[in-house]
Amino acid sequence: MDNSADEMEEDETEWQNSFVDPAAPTPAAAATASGPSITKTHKIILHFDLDCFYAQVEMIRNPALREVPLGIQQKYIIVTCNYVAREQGVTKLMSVTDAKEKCPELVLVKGEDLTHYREMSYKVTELLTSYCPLVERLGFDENFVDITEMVERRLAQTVESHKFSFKGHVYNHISADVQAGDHPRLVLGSEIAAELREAIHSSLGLTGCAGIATNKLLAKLVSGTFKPNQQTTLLPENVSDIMGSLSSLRKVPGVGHQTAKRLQALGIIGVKDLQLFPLNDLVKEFGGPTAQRLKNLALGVDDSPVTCTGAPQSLSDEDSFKKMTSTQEALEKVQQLLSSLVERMHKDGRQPQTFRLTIRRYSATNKWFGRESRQCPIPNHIGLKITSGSSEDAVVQLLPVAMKLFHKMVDGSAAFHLTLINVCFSNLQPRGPAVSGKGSITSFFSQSTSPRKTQTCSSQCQDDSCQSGDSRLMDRHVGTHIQHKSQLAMNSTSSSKATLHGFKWKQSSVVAVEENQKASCSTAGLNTTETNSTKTHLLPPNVDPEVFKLLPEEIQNELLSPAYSDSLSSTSKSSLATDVPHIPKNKSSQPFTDSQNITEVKKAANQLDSSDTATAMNHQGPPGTSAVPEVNITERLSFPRSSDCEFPGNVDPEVFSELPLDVQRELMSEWKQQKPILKVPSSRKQPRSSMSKDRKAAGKSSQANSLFKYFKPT
DNA sequence: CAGGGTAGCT
DNA sequence: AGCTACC
Repeated sequence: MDNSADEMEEDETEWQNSFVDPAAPTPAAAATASGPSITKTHKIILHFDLDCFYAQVEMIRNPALREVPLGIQQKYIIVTCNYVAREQGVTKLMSVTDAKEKCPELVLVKGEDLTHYREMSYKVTELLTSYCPLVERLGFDENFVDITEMVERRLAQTVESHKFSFKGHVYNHISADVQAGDHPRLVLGSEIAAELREAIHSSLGLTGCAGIATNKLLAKLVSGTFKPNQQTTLLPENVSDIMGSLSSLRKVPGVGHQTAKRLQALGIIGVKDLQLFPLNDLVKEFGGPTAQRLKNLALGVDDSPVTCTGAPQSLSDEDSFKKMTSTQEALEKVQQLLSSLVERMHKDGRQPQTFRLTIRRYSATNKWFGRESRQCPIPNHIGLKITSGSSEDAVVQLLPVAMKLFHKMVDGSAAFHLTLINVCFSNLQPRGPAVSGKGSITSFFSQSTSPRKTQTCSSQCQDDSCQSGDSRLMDRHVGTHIQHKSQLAMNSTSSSKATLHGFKWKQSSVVAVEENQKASCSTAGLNTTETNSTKTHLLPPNVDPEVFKLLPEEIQNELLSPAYSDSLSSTSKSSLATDVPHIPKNKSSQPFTDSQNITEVKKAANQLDSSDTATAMNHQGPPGTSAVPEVNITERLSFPRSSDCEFPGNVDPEVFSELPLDVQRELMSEWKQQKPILKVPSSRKQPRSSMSKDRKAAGKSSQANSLFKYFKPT
């Protein structure tokens, strides 16, 4: 076993000749390579592709479905179907009507709720990860695994007399004609692939295909060559065969619609065209890196590493529909999407820092494509509601935030027609023990916490400990996997919902609630959220709103930026100190610095019609059409009347007013509870009663009043 | 493209 | 924030 290095050298020449790998070799098996100048990079990559994944999951849930033609339906299309249905001509992404026509017996199961698929998907990835740490997900049903190290270890243990033979198919070779001895690593790769497929089948009941090759591109391409439940190895000598077999450029992973079109414009139609196309000309159209990459892909060359996917970087929920034309419908849809998303987020355990709302508008031309989104930071107090499991509270507080974003894109006073709404949490921060020894599990997610770039997990483990301990033991044979299987079995039966797609990096169980964040939450909460132009009432006191409106947006944004208002507020504060003695010295008052008369809010909420509230009611009109000039808003925002009825600064009154009444009520009580941390001066000179009537006086608000404009509405 | 997700680059 | 890509 000591001579493994020698064997590798020989092997190296073989694969190295097979294609040009222009990129600098990765450190790969450098540790075991003995050649002085040649760094060995003979990677062995597996690609797993589960058979008709959604259909399999449904057939596991209801075994009776195994014997009937089954289609998984999302809206009006069959996203996938089992092989019984395929025999009758049903295909993926076929419309329901076409499918029923082909196969009247087709049994349909709704597949819009991805929960079960997602859970099963993560179990597969988790299982693979337990054997080999370098696993990259591609969608819900595919995984890449870099097994280079595992292969090298097995090779080192392989006895001289070992008889090499491939498991499964070998691309373009008939069965047993291959001199397997020439490709020991790929043989071992095929054995490992077979074991992993068997593990997936025995512990999860899923079948799938695998491709074994020397890079991701090739592994993926070859995995599909024998379709259900089989595996195929691609030898380096057959790379050009498989690339040449592709019917169009679009079949090359990495070449999408747009790229294909641009290539076509250059007269590049097939893979061979691209292989032969002068790189220089390609560079002119695509730029250096992309041009080289495209050419490489056409040649079957792909040096991209298998990157550990880890836990998802965002969670989203969406729904599409034929038409949505009122903000009422939108609000209800957003609420329902939020409910499930918040639940999922809670189970994940991490705390989202960013919320995004995206829409798709209908238009006769260009009906598809064209999504618009707006995002904003999530105030910490809401984030904590999510992680702590106060889901309803979280939804209630997120709803106005979402609607605010909605109205940044959709003018509620004009006609609109939406066909999709999506809600998304991102910038997911691990919560956990404040101090994490870098020792174990916690270090796993501490990496993702900081910068954000999942480590590339360069193929050869930099951290040998992670591999050696576990992998070596479970490396050898299926028998050693039994332990894992039972673990997984227990896992799947006992954990049901709580564990969900729990990786070790999931870390959700560790709940170290950091109460001290309250202080910092306030600072984080505010200023960040605003970039819109219509908020002249947010302006620093020394800026004329009329002038402001005329400024370029960049400048406007700068004026509104935290940095600017910070510096400004400190000066203002000192100058205002006498005027408004109760203003706190820090800006921590933010989330709740804005204030509003509670009776006004209540009245607006209830759409009362008393003359007293008539003016306030104007704000409920369609945004932008309000007959009430912004002074009114400013005015209201500038005069907190009563200490027990603060209106949080990040809430847009107009949005608030369109929320369901019960949500308004809930929000109000929330805010009251939060009130203790509000640092807004509670005692104004003016008794609140005068406020509602005397708008003009308020409108002429002094500098002191203007200060409140920092505590931005909307 | 459909559909309900994802991720990375710009 | 949008585009492109992947499933």
